[in-house]
Amino acid sequence: MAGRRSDTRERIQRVALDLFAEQGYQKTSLREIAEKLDVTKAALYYHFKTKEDIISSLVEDLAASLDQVLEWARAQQDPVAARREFVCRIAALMEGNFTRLWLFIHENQPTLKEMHVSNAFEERMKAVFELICGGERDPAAQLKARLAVVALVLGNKPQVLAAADRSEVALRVALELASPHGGRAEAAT
Amino acid sequence: MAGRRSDTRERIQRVALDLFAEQGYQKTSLREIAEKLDVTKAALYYHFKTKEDIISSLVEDLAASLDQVLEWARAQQDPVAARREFVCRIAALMEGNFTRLWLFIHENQPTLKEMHVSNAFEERMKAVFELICGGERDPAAQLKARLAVVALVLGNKPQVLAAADRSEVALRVALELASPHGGRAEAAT
DNA sequence: GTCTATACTAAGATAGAC
DNA sequence: GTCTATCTTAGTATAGAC
Repeated sequence: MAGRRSDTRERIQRVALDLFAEQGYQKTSLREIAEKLDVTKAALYYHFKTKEDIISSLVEDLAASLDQVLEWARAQQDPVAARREFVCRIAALMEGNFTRLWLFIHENQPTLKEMHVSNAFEERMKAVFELICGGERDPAAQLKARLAVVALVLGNKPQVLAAADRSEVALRVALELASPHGGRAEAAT
Repeated sequence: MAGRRSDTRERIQRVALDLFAEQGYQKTSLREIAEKLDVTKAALYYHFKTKEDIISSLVEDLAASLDQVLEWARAQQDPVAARREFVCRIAALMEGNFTRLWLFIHENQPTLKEMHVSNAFEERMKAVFELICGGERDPAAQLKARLAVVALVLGNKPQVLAAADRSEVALRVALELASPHGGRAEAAT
């Protein structure tokens, strides 16, 4: 088959995310990834120092995209007015190639926790939560900000939302949770 | 040290959950558990057939408790009226010994997915979601039902909610998400 | 019934040849 | 840039002591 090639790194990333999303990070062995690419385990180690490095590289890509949205949000004059659009941009980041990665991150937090890139990503997510709840100190608002992101992640999962327009439904729910008076209908003691 | 004893099974469960919650399921080796209990790996295999069996047994305990709440809910004449109390009872299940287990289940779904007990537990959770959203077919309501449970799980996590009264805050948010008109303030297109 | 000693397979990881 | 060979440790399994 094709001898030495130079796109192996990208191919590893793609195949690895396929397998990780499909059968879990731990259940996926490097041998499996290597076989699917028709190379040996050792070849993987040329491109990535460790197994965790493979997924680290993916998370880094997402973090870079997150930074762009974060940068945009910080440049807005009126943060409160921009909140809604901010949530929409986060939602847009969940569609396309990043969908499975978001879900993977959400469902494998303990795995990521031990990784170098984890702290950097967690920092960004904290910034996201802060922006969504507009820096409110109300604990309920902070919790809702996190739930807004969870809504977007879960909403994009077919097993959770069967509807074809699930991403729109998810966005609607996320926006409700993010709005200053979001879901304050009753039970206010 | 103490020779043959008969509470080893419970001690394994306790220590294992300690370590799993602390450093993740995969990062925790049986050798580690065994050393902490001052026995050999093989001793663990007398009490549990596999590593997964250890956590399966814990999930089964929780499932049994869930069944009680589910049974109570189904016995109610007016399911709609009982919804609020139902959520409170689920919340009560998250305090005490089960707190870490809930969080573990929430954060290690891919790990659990491959386990025998997983299906049984998932079934129960589906029933819980159904009861919370009152069988509504509105996708948004179904998503919110799931988010209500997530609110309870995340709300009990100190890293998420620093407030001392976090379980109350979490319950309040969960009740909002579970209420029929929960969080329907705007953005209804 | 409870546990230890021992061994097997497969995984992640490394060194060095080509 | 990739392979072969090798190492360490993990999960697993069994035989047998007490």
